[in-house]
Amino acid sequence: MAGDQEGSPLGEEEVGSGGKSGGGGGGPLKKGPWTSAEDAVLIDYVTKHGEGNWNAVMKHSGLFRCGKSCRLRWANHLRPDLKKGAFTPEEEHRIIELHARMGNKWARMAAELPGRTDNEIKNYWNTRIKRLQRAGLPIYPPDVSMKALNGSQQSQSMGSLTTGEASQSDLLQGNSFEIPAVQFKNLQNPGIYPYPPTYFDILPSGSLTRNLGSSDGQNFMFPTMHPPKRFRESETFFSGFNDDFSNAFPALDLYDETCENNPYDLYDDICEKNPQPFEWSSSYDPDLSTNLTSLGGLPGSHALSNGNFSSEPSSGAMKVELPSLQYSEAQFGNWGSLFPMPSIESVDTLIQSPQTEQIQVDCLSPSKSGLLEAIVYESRNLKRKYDSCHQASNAAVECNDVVGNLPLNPYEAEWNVYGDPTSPLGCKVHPEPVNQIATHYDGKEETPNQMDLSRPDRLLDADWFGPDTERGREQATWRDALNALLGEDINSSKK
DNA sequence: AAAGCCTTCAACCGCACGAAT
DNA sequence: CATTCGTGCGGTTGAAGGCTT
Repeated sequence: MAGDQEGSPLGEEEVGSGGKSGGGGGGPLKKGPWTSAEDAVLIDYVTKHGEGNWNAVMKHSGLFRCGKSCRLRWANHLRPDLKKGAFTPEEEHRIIELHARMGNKWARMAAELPGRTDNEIKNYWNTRIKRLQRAGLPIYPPDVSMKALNGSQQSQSMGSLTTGEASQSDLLQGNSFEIPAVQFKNLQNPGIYPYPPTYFDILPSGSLTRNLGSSDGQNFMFPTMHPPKRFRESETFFSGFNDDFSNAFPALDLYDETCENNPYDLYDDICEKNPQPFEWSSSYDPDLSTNLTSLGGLPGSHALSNGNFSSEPSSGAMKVELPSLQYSEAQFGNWGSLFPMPSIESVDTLIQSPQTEQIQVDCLSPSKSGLLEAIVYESRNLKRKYDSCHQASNAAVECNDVVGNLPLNPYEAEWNVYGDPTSPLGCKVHPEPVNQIATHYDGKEETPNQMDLSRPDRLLDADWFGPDTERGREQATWRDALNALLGEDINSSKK
């Protein structure tokens, strides 16, 4: 059968003007969609000769397709072990997990999804990304973030890796996580958002608005966003995450009736009912160690600190592969809230080239040492003070004594320069010029925003900025006072 | 009903890498 | 050691079909 068709597949409906793969045999190579006749020829050939040596297919089968084309056709469509049809919710969940771990490693992901091809996964992901992007939804659901977090913490504490899992460094280098903490911006309509009031209450009233309002119309998430169309995906997306999601956002339960337990339906609903975009942003979180991550942020992720995830391979240059960031909603939120939103096309540039401005979120993420917990604890105390003050007066000015009397405020100077913090406490979003390079004592150069802010010891290390610089001195002061406060030497916690 | 827009997905392209020569 | 070849990977493109107006 296939033999009969040798030569014919090329047939009448010829050919593109030849790829560069240069046509061996005789005659131009056919391009474009495969015909069933061509498929039959290829199947017959592979059945007889097996896979591989794809360039020989053309010679021996009469198929005027280059080897690459044959391989692709076989691998993506003709292989007998291929699974056809749409991804199941389980597969979708798996893809999301895998992408969180691997980034755009489609082939590796395909290897873990039997019957699925890299092309299929890639297309699925890109489609999905576009959808989520349009809707301003996080690329990774919270539970995936949590899983990754748990995995990384576990691997860290155990000093070993879960079998088959990317190492922590892989995760970091792969820029796997880009989910900024979530916060809806529109405080005027809190009821419409699924987030618990606590996520809003923690901000001094008006401070967010103030900050966002200063961004010349770019403070909203989707300056150019059209009302999102329905998410077809929402029917399956998150299907496996509802529990986690609800845990993260208990108030979602209130909306379950209308959203049928699908938070993405809720988002959709929100978008349709209230076209005002919401915002992703990092916010001060009194329960930093839990809520932050449950909101999708990841400790150790620079996404928290930068709205970016600066890959920092320990040595050598590395191609910055930020699948998540390439499409990161952070651009709509964290960045978009304070700065002109970068175009999607420019994100790569944004990542790879020094930025003139960048948000730095001084959220210290749960760390490996106990130091951070101590800081968080202190922050909570301070936050309580602030809250009581704020509730009493609702006037930020009157809280100044609380804020101003913080035992230490390493960024006070910066806030003086850049404006009011969005929070009186530890987690503040503020722009900071990062185009200057700080040289660490070990000679490594990093911009301040590239510092691993998940390591308070590093954050507080005056040497990062040089002992003679203003910030270095500030940090030295901060460090010393923290030492006193915590009764331990921060540096002693460093390895 | 038709035109325009959008989404999906198959296929192509360029590049990288390892093996063979 | 340099070159060629085969293969794999990831990004991009364009056609087809669906959807909206």
